[in-house]
Order: sequence, then structure tokens, then C-alpha cells
Amino acid sequence: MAENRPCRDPKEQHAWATTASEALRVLEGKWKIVIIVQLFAAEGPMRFSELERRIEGVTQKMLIQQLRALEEDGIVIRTLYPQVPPKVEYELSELGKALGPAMDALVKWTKLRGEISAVRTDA
Amino acid sequence: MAENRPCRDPKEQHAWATTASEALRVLEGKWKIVIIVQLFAAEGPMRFSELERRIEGVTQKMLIQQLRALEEDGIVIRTLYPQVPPKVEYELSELGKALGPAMDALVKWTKLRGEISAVRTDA
DNA sequence: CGGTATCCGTTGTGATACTG
DNA sequence: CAGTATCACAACGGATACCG
Repeated sequence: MAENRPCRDPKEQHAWATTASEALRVLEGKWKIVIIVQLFAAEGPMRFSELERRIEGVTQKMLIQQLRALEEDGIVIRTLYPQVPPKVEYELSELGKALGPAMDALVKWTKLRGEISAVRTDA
Repeated sequence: MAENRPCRDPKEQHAWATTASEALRVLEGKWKIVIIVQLFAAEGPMRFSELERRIEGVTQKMLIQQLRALEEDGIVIRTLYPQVPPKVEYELSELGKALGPAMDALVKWTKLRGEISAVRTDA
């Protein structure tokens, strides 16, 4: 399980570094992952207030802020219904849904973290 | 390609969110991904000065800082050789090497980003 | 309901100078 | 060579108040 390096060419590797780095920046922020997960679970549009209710501990400001960023990056889609009591719904775009495998790999890694913690090669 | 949601149970999903969120925190920081990539490419120990040279734009302070954090999280291993001209080498631990698949999935996703950008479901 | 605006403390990042 | 120390600044995150 030690042969998982993504690529070996120095040139390719630099481009890879930049790409992955940018990818991570899109997911940075304390609540983005949680938001994406909630949207994954919803399997459809979700209202702002519902997100706010289901994400324990988040403030309106942060929720809005991260939601906007996610929208900017094309991961979520925001739909505004011009009604008397304003209604806004958020949902994952195709790009957002495509994050599934990556998230999954990350989760598998964190599980591995726990297993390895006691076996680390401590130089 | 829209059926990649990691799980569906609300309870499971919350745990998943927490796990993934913590995973991302370990990789947060402007230079960590780049460092990990350089280490992947090296396929072995790498000196501090070599990392500094290969990672364009990083300052000593940031390199040290992120390297320390990565070490704390058990992703890299630091080896100090008590010589007259100090020599320190860094290398990926098993846990660090295990990041390969996750990094790869993230890279694939960023590539998909470019492809989808023009096809987004614009509600 | 679904935001926006403002203030504030904390953390991350960077430039520069210095050291064992 | 491989750090450490210090200063400065921007971004992040949170609380509160106000608005369409």
C-alpha cells in the first residue's frame, strides 16, 4: 500500500501539486464539507433554514459565506423563489456530486489513520 | 455519475461529515499538499534545503511550520543527523503514502471541474 | 425568511533578521 | 544548513444588530 504515488515525472508532478492544492482550497473552510455532506444526504434541494438547523453550531454569517463560496466554485446551485416569505434552496451541482469518490477516499484514509497511529515507523 | 454519495443514513452521515472534516484539516495550509507531492515524487528522504529549493515561493518559516504540523499528524517523518553542518531529512510515513488514492481522486475531480464548467446545470 | 453590515478576537501567512 | 524570533497584515470565524 505504499505504491500509491499519483505520478512520477517532475514536470507533471508540479502541475499535479498546483491542481490538488487548488482543489483543496475549494473545500477549505470549517463548514464546507459539512454543507456538502448535508446536501448529499438530502438528495435534493434544501432550504437555508433547514441547513442552518441541521448544521449544529454554524452561524448565519458563516453558513452564507461558505454557501456563497461553494456557489462561486460551482459546487452548489442556489435557487431563489421571489415569494412574499423569501425562499431559497440549495442543491449540489453535477460537479458537487462528483466529489463523492474524493470524499470517500479521504474518509477511508482517516480510518486508516486510526489503524496506523500505533504502528508508525517512528524513526 | 451522480450516484456517488458516500452514505445515506442521517446518523452515519453526521459521523462521516465529522471524519471528512477532520481529514481535511490535516491537509489544510497553503503548502502541505505541495510538500506531500514533493515527497511522493522523491520516493525517499529529502533534505530541508532541497524541499525549499523545489517549492517555489515558500518561505523558510512556512516550510518549517507546515512540515512540523505534518510531522505532528504523523504524515511525514523527520530525521535529524547530528553533524557539524546540520542535516535533516523528511520522508512520507506509511500514513502519508496512504494519501495517494485520496489525492488522486481529488485531482481527477479538479480535472472534471474543467470539463463541467461549461455544462453546469445553471438553475 | 434569508439575508447584510459591523465589530472583534484568533489564526494563518509572509518578510526580514538573527542563531546553533 | 536548518532553523528561531519578531513584526505586520490579511483572512477566518463568531456575536450582534439591522434590512427587504
